[in-house]
Amino acid sequence: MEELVGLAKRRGFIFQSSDIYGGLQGMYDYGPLGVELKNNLKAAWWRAMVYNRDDVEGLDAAILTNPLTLRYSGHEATFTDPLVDCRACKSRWRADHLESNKCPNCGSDDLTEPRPFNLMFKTQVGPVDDGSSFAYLRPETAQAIFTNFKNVVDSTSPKLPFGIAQIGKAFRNEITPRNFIFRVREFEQMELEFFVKPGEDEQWHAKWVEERLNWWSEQGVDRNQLELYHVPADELAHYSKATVDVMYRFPHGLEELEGIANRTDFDLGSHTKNQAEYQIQAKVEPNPDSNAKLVIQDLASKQWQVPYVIEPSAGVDRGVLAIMNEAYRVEDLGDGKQRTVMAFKPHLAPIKVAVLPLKRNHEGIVTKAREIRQSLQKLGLGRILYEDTGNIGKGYRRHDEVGTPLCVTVDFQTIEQDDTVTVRNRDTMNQERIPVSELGHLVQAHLSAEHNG
RNA sequence: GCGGGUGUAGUUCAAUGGUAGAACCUCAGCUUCCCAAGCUGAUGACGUGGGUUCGAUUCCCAUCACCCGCUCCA
Repeated sequence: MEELVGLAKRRGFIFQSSDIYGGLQGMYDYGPLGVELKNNLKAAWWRAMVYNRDDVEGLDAAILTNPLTLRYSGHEATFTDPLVDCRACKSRWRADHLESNKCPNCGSDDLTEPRPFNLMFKTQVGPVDDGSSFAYLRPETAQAIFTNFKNVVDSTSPKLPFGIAQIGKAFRNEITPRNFIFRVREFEQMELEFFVKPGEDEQWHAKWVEERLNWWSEQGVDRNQLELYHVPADELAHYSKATVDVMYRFPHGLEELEGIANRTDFDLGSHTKNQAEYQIQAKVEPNPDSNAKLVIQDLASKQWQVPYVIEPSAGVDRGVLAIMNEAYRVEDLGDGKQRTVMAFKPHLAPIKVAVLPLKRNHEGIVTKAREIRQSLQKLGLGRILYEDTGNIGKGYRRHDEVGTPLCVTVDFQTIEQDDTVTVRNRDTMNQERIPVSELGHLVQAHLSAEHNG
């Protein structure tokens, strides 16, 4: 982990947030390469979830959330005050109200550890901070999908099963942010809420677990480093009937990368009006505040029903960490030499191609190299970089370390003889001499064909 | 939040109660330069605040951040 953190900082992937003022616990910033990697990962998810399917729509909702949303979602109840349970008399107390380690009711000192409190960030809405109007920063992106359910249904007329996908920031006041970008207080989620007919939920749940495992493999995460964890009943979140976690062997241990939950009809059932009119299975609080029916009509039976929902919910930052960890390797090249390589799948690589002039101070070579960079950039494949640091070998090593799949070198032969360049492959270290006229095709093929998740 | 540990250039190390050295990295220049080459030169650090002291990077206190354990989840 330390090597990864060092490389992330040195090469501009990830920095401590507010670094020059001593940092801010649980916050990290993505640097020039990190933002490319993260954007590429999110784009890959969006392609898989939205573009490559015809049953999912996208959404990008506000982060600040009406407290009612988080009351009916159950978050206000489970994400606030510190709670301590007395094992002796089963009473429950606010930890900050206890004056000693003893239960005020029975005097026993057999108390549980305090449970998390104030996990939700709060801020005032409007310029006057008199407490009259506040909002939460969403603790998960999911809720806005539920509160937009009717909007999306009315505007796109989907039939079950269908999904709504969203990528965005979420915020939790974690007690202990830890392990680099693994557990942080401001993080990004990629969530799909997939709505299905009641009764079909379990098979869809199993199907999504499989889909998500495959997707992570396509991003370059070794299947052997992934494990499924079926969350036991007594550990399930308040909304879940069943949850399967995709666990990844992070540097600090086997931990959750993504959770795939069967949220039943809890969420739509909690947020819908006229709850009594529907056969809601989950235990929901009465909701006199909602002004929308979050239901869909079954075409066969003409019945209006609250769909069940399967939720694959992945952590973007955790994904970045997993992918960096998977890609990281130090290779021994013999004679005591070694190189560090980030073997990203090309579609995730922050820089797609580096163009290097063999001599940085030769006008003809430099001009040609810049021209080639520009023409490759226009292919729209991602970031193409002109690189003239040090000598050619240094350039290669540097780009190995940031995972650039291809380096193109312009030399005297290019400008004086046959207009060919050397293309050097990150993984094989092989070099191939090809005409500049064929460069675009070759680059395009290498970056898309077998690799594009 | 509790308990334990750590904090000197980007990195790895060093030294010191009297205003910090090196290597690698980085940057600039030279070299017809294809896998971290060579030569010349340059930038760059005592986490922050307070106390003790003539003087603090060094001693003390606080704070911030990071690491390990409890805990937690995307």
